[in-house]
Amino acid sequence: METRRDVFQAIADPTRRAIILLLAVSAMTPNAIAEHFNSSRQAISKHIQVLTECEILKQEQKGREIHYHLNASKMNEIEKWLEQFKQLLAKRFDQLDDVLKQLKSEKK
Amino acid sequence: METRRDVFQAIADPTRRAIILLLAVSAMTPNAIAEHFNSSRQAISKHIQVLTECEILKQEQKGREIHYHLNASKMNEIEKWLEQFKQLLAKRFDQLDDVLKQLKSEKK
DNA sequence: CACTTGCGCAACCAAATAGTTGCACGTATA
DNA sequence: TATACGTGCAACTATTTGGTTGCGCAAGTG
Repeated sequence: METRRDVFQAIADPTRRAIILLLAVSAMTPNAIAEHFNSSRQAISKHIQVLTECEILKQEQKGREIHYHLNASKMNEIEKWLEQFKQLLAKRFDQLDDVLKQLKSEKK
Repeated sequence: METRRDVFQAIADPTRRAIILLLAVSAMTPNAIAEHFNSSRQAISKHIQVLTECEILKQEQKGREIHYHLNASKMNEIEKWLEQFKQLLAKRFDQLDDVLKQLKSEKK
């Protein structure tokens, strides 16, 4: 539970993905979040902890309540990787394009 | 090892993400893939198995070799979720916008 | 036909994960 | 001040993970 976490591991769990979507709409207290799920308060609390550890969530103490809100910028890491993936893929098709062009010119 | 897998779990592991990027460039045999890592052939083989289970990879038998290649469309699921996330976020800002507008008009 | 090569698969293992229960400790409220 | 809330945190458990070793088997090669 205290290993090096990253965003990818964070979103691996469906409950955590749901929490992220929930907090994308508005900040919430742990109890408020937990109400949206069937799991116990503590189970949700653990997920929140995981998300906080990898800085997807930030706390804000308000009296005895703690409001968790999203650090949306962290999600860029996922997008960045996805972009990298798409670039490689595109490059592959470019190369395929080259090959096809070459075949065509050889045909002449 | 045989639970219901999804793309998000698949990309949670850094080695698997690397394999995906590798195969984005070109299809490969398990041995060829393994050569790019320090892990053993079997360890990589397991990762390949995971990726195949959630249909990110597809096999193609060629003689005694098996070529694994990407089913790039599976990656859309990630993008789809990310899109959903961004939409919720945008909506939130729209609402914030509304609030600001309202404040402005009340000021008048 | 022996022999090597490429691979999957089963059995094991240590570590991590998701969840549970129970408690501690400030912050509000009667 | 006594009590009820909101929450974190520690301990314990079952399950899953990522990895290792070793085997088997089909496809090629001498």
